[in-house]
Amino acid sequence: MFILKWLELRLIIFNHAFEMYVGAIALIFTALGIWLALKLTKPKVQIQVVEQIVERVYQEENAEEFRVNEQALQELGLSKRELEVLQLMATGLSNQEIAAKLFVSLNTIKTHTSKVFEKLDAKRRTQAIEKAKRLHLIP
Amino acid sequence: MFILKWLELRLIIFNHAFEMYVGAIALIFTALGIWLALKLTKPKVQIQVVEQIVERVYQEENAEEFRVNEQALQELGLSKRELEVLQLMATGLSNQEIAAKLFVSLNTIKTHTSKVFEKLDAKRRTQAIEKAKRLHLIP
DNA sequence: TTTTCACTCATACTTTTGGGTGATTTTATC
DNA sequence: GATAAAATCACCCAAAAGTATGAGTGAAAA
Repeated sequence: MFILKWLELRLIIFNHAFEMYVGAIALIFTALGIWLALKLTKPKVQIQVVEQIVERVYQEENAEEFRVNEQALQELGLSKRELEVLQLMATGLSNQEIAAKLFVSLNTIKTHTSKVFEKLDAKRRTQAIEKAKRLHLIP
Repeated sequence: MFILKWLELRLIIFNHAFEMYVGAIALIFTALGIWLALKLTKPKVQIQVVEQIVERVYQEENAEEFRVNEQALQELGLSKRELEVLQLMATGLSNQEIAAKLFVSLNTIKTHTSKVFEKLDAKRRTQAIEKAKRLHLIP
């Protein structure tokens, strides 16, 4: 049966030799057309701007020098001493440790912190630190 | 002469009818191939990357999405909940407020904070926050 | 000269934070 | 199903933080 079918196919090809020829031509030239199109078209150049953030390693953050926001400082009316206490507070020191560092009494530091909280509208030191960082009063 | 030439051309066409036919087929299918190729292939795009260094102003710092330092997190053995408490702590919330926010008791938050301090080797919340920022555990 | 203000300090009191300990329940993992 | 880690909660105690109030001093501004 397979052979018979094969012979039948051969017969069809033979009887339709012209159509087969034209078909082959059509196929070949379609392929040629496709090839031509792919080869000869210019690639469309598309400029794509890629914002590339400069690689920043953790440690480099500190390399970037810090400038206090003088304006915010003025507006809040924070004194030099108060800012100093605020900065030390942000480093994680206790009131006692700050007092020792600045050679003043614990009560003095408490007064300063109280004023800082008042001016920054904060209830706690952690909140004060957070707000101060936002306002770029401390690094 | 023009008419004679024209008659001559007609004769050529007539005598070579088969070749003309095949040529026409070839032309048509070449065009088809070209059309197919152009229509069905993605436009070739040549991407030209233009590096643009992004200037960073104060406010933009927050725009830069923050990635936690997973490695440090692992090394310290901070749990998910502990990190969560740490983050809220850094926003300036009190233990009571954190407890309310997470729908747990104050005592639970205290245990979490204690563990955080232990793992971060901190004595106070302010110190813990400072260290966590350094290690890029919190923004 | 007076006034203002930053800085200092103190006392008394309340609230929050943090340490220590122990226990139960969930959740994930083998 | 056993085990371990995480999460939950409680109680007690001490330390630190924060509030309120008052007051003294010195320097600069009005």
